[in-house]
Amino acid sequence: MTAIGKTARTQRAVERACHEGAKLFSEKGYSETTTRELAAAMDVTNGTFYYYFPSKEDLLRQICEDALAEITAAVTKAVDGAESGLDAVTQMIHSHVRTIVESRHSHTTMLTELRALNGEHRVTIVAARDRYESLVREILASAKADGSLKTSIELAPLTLLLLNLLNWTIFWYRPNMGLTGDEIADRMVTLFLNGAVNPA
Amino acid sequence: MTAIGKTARTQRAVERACHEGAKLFSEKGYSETTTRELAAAMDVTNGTFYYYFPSKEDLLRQICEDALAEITAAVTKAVDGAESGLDAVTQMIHSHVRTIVESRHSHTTMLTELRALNGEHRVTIVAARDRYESLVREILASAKADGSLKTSIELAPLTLLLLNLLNWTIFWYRPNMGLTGDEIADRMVTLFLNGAVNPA
DNA sequence: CATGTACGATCAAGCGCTTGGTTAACAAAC
DNA sequence: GTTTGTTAACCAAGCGCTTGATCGTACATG
Repeated sequence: MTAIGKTARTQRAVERACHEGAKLFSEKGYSETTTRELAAAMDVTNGTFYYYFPSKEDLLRQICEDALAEITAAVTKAVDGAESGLDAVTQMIHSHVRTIVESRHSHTTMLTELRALNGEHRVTIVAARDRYESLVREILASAKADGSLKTSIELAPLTLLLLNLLNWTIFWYRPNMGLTGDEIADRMVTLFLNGAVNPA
Repeated sequence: MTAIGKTARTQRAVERACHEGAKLFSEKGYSETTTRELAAAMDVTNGTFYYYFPSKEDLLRQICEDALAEITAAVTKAVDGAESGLDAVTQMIHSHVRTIVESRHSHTTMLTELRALNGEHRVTIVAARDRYESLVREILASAKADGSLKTSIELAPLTLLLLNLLNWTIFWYRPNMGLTGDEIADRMVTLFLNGAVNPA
């Protein structure tokens, strides 16, 4: 239990902590970020941070949990209305990329700072992440099953390679680089489905 | 100045520091690794580490520098004997993946802990990394120029997507997972060149 | 309407501990 | 006997987290 979710004010403070925390953690790293910096970004002193969170690590857990819930919900909804296996794959790629670039701080934190979590915290998040990756794998399995995708690349490596293609984006994407998440996703879909070789 | 590269013994100690440092940094993170842990892995005390390195950050710089020199040399050599643009792309993918999985600790460190470097150190490494990415871009540019690769994906995004596909591997590859670097690279080549769609 | 009070929220200060880095003295090695 | 290598002990700074006191506001009481 993350303490004291009573008043609306408290809820706003917790949200603010998650927002500023994700920003700092993704830019500087979890352990390079001090609770005093974090508190300063929230316009309070560091004692106040501990009024809302039992520990710095608990804030990290909260950020990771929220990020995984967000992307799981987004992709689940996106493939829900898909008309074919190939359509589902396309929708998944768009939904995944749109989510991680629009909430890039929290997703960068979740993807790169997970190892700072210990014990129960870590187990919980790793389990949620495994569940999300299973979702991706099942979408690819369906597309293979209906004959859309070739069988020459086995399911497990294919899933890993797709996640490679999608996730490394967090390291170079910037909001003002002149390419939206959907424009990036378009190119990923073309590449993932048809490859880069000139068909002519 | 990295001190005293005089004797063979000194050189061995420096190599040991790089080896153990890359292992610890890639597994626990740079700032979660203490100089005492590092020294213990070298079977000395932390004072001795400072006999060989002026600072902890300097060890990180050394590891990153070596990793970039290694992969740049490997890929340069691999594409040197290529007979076509397509062949060069294939050789590059194999060479890149083989290098990062065989020296995964140092390459993971270089790819994920770079932000811990400050000032001059950082500038130097970022420049070397940019040079390597230019090399990859030029290999793709040649393959586009000779008509091997389609033009519908622009050069810059295509380069980024290829690096996505290659680099995220560091997060899941383990030596005993039953898939060698070359086997992974084979699947990447298939996917990158021809895509995952069933041609039938 | 004024006033007492209870409570959520905040702060300044600081505690105990760890960190990167230093140093004086000493041991091997050539 | 000087150079090269190693150590134990140490330091200043910074860390996560705690604490006792205080502020501000909502509201019951007189």
